Amino acid sequence: MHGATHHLTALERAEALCQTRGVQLTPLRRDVLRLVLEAEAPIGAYALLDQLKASRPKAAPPTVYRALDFLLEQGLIHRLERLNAFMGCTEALEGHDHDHDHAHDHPHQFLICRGCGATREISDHAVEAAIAAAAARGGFSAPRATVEIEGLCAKCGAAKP
Amino acid sequence: MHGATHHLTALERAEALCQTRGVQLTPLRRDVLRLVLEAEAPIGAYALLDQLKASRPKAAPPTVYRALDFLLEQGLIHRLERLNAFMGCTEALEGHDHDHDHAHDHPHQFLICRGCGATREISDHAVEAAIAAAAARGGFSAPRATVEIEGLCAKCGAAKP
DNA sequence: GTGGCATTGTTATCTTATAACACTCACGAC
DNA sequence: GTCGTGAGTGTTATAAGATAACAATGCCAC
Ligand SMILES: [Zn+2]
Ligand SMILES: [Zn+2]
Ligand SMILES: [Zn+2]
Ligand SMILES: [Zn+2]
Repeated sequence: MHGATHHLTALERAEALCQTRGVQLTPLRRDVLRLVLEAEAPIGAYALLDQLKASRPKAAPPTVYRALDFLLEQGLIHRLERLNAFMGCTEALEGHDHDHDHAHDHPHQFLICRGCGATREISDHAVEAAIAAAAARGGFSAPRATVEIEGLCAKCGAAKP
Repeated sequence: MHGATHHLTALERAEALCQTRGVQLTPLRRDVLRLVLEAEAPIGAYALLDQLKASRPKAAPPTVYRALDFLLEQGLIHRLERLNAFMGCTEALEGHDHDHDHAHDHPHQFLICRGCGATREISDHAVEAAIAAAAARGGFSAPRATVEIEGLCAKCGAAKP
């Protein structure tokens, strides 16, 4: 299936990124990242832990949370606040030839389908600009925004109405 | 102090809104709403519970969560996903003469200061429009967005840089 | 080798949220 | 009257998400 090469590529990208930055994508962190990428939708820490235990019986909550913290710091994954779940960063791992330093913390938004749970990361400049303007108007500086848009994806929207 | 009349007014608005809708703002729900409004920043469910116990020793987690669920459904409060906390809805309770039906679920965004925790609700049409456009471009319909903008408020931005 | 430093293991605990069931009370049907 | 019925609340227990604290390992520099 195409997912395999897709994930391999993403993991290789992650590896390269970490080497460039002089940080270690250890086997544990790599495994957690792989599990996040293999999930079809954002996945919670304890679901990850369950799966991780298959190959690492010693895993405990701190095991997975520390790996997730690392991946978040490196911008390899994002956290979905509404879902208490995590997903891979499209920008960092499916690279559209962007500046890699940028991937550390780039403006992004999520489209979450309330029908099937499918979630997509986007990076909409108009949204980002409007938010920056609104923050400035409110006297806020150095804004970083959590934007999670919940609706029906094309597939679910066509099936239901 | 002016806070007292401010809160009284907000509670009276809530009362009127509930009567119009044929739902009950019971003493318990009213107490929880009052505590949310009295807090200077978004407040968590268990902090509310602690304060609620002062007047209602029998209160337990479901007590406060059920009241919060009601207040959320009626649009009298909002939930801040990043903080796991709640605050009063400026639009519904400090009424700018908007349509009251609108208050049930209106577009809104939050400005959260990472310095002092002060949080402000805004309703920025440009942000809302940009989000609606981005969602449509992604094939998503009926979008409702969680927008939480974290930065430094004017006070904290002036003190630190 | 010894002293840091990063990583992982291990145990315990904390915070946030919900499930499940019992009880009361108000209201209308009969 | 009394018998549902339903909304609201009380009560107990548990699920789900996250972190604190300390020990053990492995690696590299000196
Ligand atoms: Zn991303
Ligand atoms: Zn869908
Ligand atoms: Zn509001
Ligand atoms: Zn501030």
